[in-house]
Amino acid sequence: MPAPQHRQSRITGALLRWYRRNGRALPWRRENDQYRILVSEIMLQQTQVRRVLELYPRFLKRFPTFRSLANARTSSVIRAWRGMGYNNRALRLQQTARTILQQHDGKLPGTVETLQQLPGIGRYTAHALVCFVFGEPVPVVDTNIIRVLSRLFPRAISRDRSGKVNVEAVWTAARSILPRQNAYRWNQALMDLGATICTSFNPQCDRCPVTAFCPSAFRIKKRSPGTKKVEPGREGIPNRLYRGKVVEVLRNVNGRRFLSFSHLAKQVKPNYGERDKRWLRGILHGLERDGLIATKRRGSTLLVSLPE
DNA sequence: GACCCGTGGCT
DNA sequence: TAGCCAAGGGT
Repeated sequence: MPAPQHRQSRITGALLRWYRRNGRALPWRRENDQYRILVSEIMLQQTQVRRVLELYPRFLKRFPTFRSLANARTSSVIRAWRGMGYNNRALRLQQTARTILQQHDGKLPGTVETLQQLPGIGRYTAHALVCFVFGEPVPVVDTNIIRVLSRLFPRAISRDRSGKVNVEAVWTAARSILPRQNAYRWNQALMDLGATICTSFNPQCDRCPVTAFCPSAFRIKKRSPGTKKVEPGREGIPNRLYRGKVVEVLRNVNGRRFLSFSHLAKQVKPNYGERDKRWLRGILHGLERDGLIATKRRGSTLLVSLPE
């Protein structure tokens, strides 16, 4: 292992060189439009690049600006989000667009603190925007970078008894190693390495540009048993999948028409029965509370649709 | 801090 | 194949 004082610059140099030749050509890179970068960051939250590549252009064509998104019906935004998952993100993205127009003169705030007050923008996304939109040398820590840095710096980044990494230590390490002159490319390079080489399962250490500096190289243990968490659900299917199904069914209802509870129930759960009624009402109540659906009564029947 | 929030590909 | 995993955030 090289001398410690040279190790960091050797690592950054090697990874930046690798990125120059092997970085992925993603449409939101080299993008100047801050709205388009924001949309990409929201879409990429817990969502694989491949899926975003498919749906990103379609969404931008439908909503090309902050204003077009802010002025749109929420139902049309939810429809444009089809296939992305985590539909709450679509609601928060629209709300953020509205807040930016109403309170920030139509422009994205330039500080982590202010960005993080917008709905759907947390610590990671706020830092990502400050770096990727405004070009400032701030670190970024996402699931890829947690994995890469915890493998490169296992002594500085501790783990608890169950093997979970100390995320705060990752932020400190990321801030420490960040090359200020190449912050944008460095952060992108770290994420590309994590996504393509330093993967969670079966990492390709023989193709990694920083194996010589990595104490974990060729020593990644296969993940231990793991405790499968049991999600609340119905007949073994988690409730959130039913939530997604409800929204998907309503997407396919024409215009602003409502669907009756019984029609919806049969499409959401093929073997729907009277015993499921209370449960499904709970699902709908949760969706309405989140703002993902709207309901009204006509006589004794409940009518459901996407929100205005 | 634990739990919840979609979707689909991969091993 | 059943569980893991993916550019996180809100409550």
